[in-house]
Amino acid sequence: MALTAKRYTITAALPYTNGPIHIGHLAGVYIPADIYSRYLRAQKKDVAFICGSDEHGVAISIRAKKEGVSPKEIIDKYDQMIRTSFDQLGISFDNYSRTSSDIHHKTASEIFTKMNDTGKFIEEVTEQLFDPEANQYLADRFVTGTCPKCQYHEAYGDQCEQCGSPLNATELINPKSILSGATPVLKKTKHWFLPLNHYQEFMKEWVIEGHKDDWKPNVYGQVKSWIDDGLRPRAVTRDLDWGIPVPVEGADGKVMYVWFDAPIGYISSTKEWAAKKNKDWKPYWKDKETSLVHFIGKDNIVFHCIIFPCILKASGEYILPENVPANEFLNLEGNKISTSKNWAVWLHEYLTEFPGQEDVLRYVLTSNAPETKDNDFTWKDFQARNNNELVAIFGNFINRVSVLTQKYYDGIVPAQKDLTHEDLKTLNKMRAFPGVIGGSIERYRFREASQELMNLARLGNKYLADQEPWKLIKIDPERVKTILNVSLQISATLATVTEPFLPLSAKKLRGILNISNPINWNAIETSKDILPAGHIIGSQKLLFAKIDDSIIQAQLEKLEATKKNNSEANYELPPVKENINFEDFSTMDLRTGTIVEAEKIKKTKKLLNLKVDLGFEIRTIVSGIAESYSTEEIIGKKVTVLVNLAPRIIKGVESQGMLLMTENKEGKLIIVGPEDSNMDNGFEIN
RNA sequence: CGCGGGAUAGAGCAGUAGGUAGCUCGUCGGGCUCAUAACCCGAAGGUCGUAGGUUCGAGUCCUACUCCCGCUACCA
Repeated sequence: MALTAKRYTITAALPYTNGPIHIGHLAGVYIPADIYSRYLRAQKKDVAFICGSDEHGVAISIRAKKEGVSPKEIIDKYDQMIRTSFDQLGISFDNYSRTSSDIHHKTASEIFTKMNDTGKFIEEVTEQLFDPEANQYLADRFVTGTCPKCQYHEAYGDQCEQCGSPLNATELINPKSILSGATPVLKKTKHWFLPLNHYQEFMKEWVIEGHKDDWKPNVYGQVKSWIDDGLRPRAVTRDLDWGIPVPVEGADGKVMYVWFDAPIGYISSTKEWAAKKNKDWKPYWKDKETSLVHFIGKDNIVFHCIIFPCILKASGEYILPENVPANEFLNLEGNKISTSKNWAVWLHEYLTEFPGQEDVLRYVLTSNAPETKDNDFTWKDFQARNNNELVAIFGNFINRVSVLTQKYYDGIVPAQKDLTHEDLKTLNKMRAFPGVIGGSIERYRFREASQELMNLARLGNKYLADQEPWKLIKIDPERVKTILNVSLQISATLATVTEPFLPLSAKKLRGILNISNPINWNAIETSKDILPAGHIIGSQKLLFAKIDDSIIQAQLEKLEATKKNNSEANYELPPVKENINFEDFSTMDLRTGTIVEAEKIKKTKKLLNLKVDLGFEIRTIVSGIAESYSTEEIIGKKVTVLVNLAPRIIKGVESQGMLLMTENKEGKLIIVGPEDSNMDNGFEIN
């Protein structure tokens, strides 16, 4: 596990420029990648820490159309925002590029061309929906229509959100284009495909056999599942006007699929960096002695572990990733983080609301990182970790040492003399920490590493408590010199091992100790005097500040408020439908009923299997309301039932009717039933 | 029976070749007073999701099941 590679290329997933960065992105990708890169630099390794904005793809195109602006305006706005906030948080990219840059277009085109010329693609003509009014092909997401399975009238082309069935856009009844409202027509179009099936054996050897033990279980399991399933060809081009044009003659109006060009962005960004630094970029991607590591979130596993490696392999000469330490997801206060629902802690907002406390966020997100499973971020935990760990253990230890040194020795580091057994034991423990912490980082166990960091501060606190220099100063002042010397060595060690995790605090701590550069990570283990006697330390100040209840309360309120505002802002009443005549209405047979039994249908999110008493019989009705009503609370409710709706089998259960429901602003479904709870069952409603 | 990950003290997590269940926070009790009412010590608290199996012995291996999260959604 030793760091044997000649150089390291570290990539962090390219953030998609249709929204700002939130804590989920940070905990999942950017903070671990930054810690790793900073650690490698502390080890004096040759590191290229690479990232950039991902600016193509259909989502940006949709968003631009919706807001009536050009895609460029969107990407410029978020690219700027993301850059600034990363910088303020101390994410130490060697280069942050963007996929709209010339160098990226050029690089991606070159790779595409080379693969095309050497026969690495297959070409295929398929039929796709085309909008004759907007004069363009439609991605599945651009088409709405009636779901063929549940008749929901606003199903999207890729999936019906009512019944959850995955769909093909061509299956929709009465399809309509989102862009123009026109009815799309089928039209033939040619596309290029990457035949992943040709790489089946290569993937088996490389991952299943080669990385069984050193890749994380979640990553390995996911990849194995894809490979076992059999890899299939995947389209690398699309009919779209936003992206990198396909560099082949006669391919007008076609661009590279975003997943093809995005990972190549790592290479382009490396080139951009190398050009600025007057270096050669090639060894960072082509030399076998380079270790390539991709930091990503779990949704990106397939791209970084299968597709991109196949592209690298196919285009020849490139090295493959050494590891892909993907993290799981972070939730916020028990709910999924969601950009659209505004359920997030946004980095740019945090930075303005918690100035000078950048490292607190870094620490909390590291010590609670979703390394093995999804985790939850809560403001209460944030406060607790700051107040109980950073302030009480780490900051307080530094403050104790600094105050005592100023008070007893005017800030001059005293000499050690006649080390006791306890002194030696403590110093030995201290010297082991850089190795232990480094070992955790090298195994991508950042959470564990952050705890070891705290343990080093604990060691210091315990040493002080055991030695009690404030008592000895009256009896044995000579002995106190040694005690404080040892304590100062621990402080200096902390300044070094803290740097990858809390770079700004490490700098502040170096100020307190008056050392200009971090002490060499590996030298601590063997060096006798890290902070030599006679050295004058800097002025005393607090390393971390307590966070008050009121601040946490304000954040919680803000979260609730923005969530509410957002859901209300997005709410609009649908227009009244066309008139119908009385006969149309009277074909519907609506009856009163009572729910007598309810159970959740297994393996579904929303469905309840209900037994409804209609007076004349008890019917089975499947209803998608499990997210709004629990089985206990719904039993006994009076409901209105459409009883002559044709039966339909849903998830293996025949549903004989439909409950009338409405939905409030928060998205909760509400039963529409008779007001009088004594109303008998089976009576007609008209 | 789609696939993958997870389920261990009130909360968050370790448990790395099967051998007396650990860490942090929180709680309770004590000590100390240099320190941001911080620090140090001690205690309580777990039938390791459920049910079987292999074994002298299973949190750890096998089988079945349950629940949570992803794989699909302007999400890492």
